Amino acid sequence: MPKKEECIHYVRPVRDVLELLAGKWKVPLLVALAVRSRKFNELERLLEGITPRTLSKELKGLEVNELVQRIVCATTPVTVEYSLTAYGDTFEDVIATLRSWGLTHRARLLERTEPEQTTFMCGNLAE
Amino acid sequence: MPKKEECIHYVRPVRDVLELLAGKWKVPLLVALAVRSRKFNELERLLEGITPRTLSKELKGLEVNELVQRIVCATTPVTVEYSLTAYGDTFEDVIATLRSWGLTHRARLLERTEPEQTTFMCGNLAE
DNA sequence: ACCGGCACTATCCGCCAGGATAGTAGTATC
DNA sequence: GATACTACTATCCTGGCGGATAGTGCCGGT
Repeated sequence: MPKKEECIHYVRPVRDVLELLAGKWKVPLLVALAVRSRKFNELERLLEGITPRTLSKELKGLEVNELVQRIVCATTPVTVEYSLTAYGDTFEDVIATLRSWGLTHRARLLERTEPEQTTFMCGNLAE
Repeated sequence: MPKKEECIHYVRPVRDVLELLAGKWKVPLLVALAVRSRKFNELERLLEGITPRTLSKELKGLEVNELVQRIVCATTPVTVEYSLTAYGDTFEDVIATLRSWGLTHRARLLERTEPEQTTFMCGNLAE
């Protein structure tokens, strides 16, 4: 029978990662940067619907966690390049794990569903 | 250069899994049920701070996604046992992956930090 | 001098997850 | 008949995430 302390220690690092990925845009952002480095405006256009305010915040969060690096290029005008760090690359493996399980899960739910019923508590399967 | 459609298809299953784990209590709940099956009240006491309203909702969500099964026992009074399904067990592997990466990440951040500064954008390291 | 592009920051606001509190229904025990 | 236990449901309310909109500072082109 595990003690309360142990449970907390077990759950905490899991929550750390989930907080890292929390919000609408973290995953799209990491995926976009996994392909290649991008400028601020480029990301703004790529992730259509994101506001500069949100983009800025998300990038800063990922930077603090050392998944993303911000490099100012001495061009005229000055541009800023965002890219994954080597460490950020290791995180892509975690995302790949999530994606892999997510794919089979989606297939599983669709299999057990009549075509006309596509809305679940887990989100909209039709999306 | 990947097209927009492909990007959406890439990100969607990842978000599916994150939605599955969204909220304060899903992970503690799954961990508690991974140890053994539990009754409603038992979970209410175990996850201290959770309200019955929230517990009920979270359990229903996990049930719809077939990670958890609800079994009514014909005792007096009637009790209800919640437990992980075999499928739910496979999901524990995903949580283990998150936990593993989260542990090294936490260690990494603590390493690069003066002891007095414990609050990060990624959450509170001191917790 | 003006316009436009880049990289943001500042303010305000609406929505909703989840907390607080209370209530329901069935049974059993005192 | 009052209280207690199990397993919930119902209502109200608040904090915070993120959207909408606007503004800043710098530079280069015409």
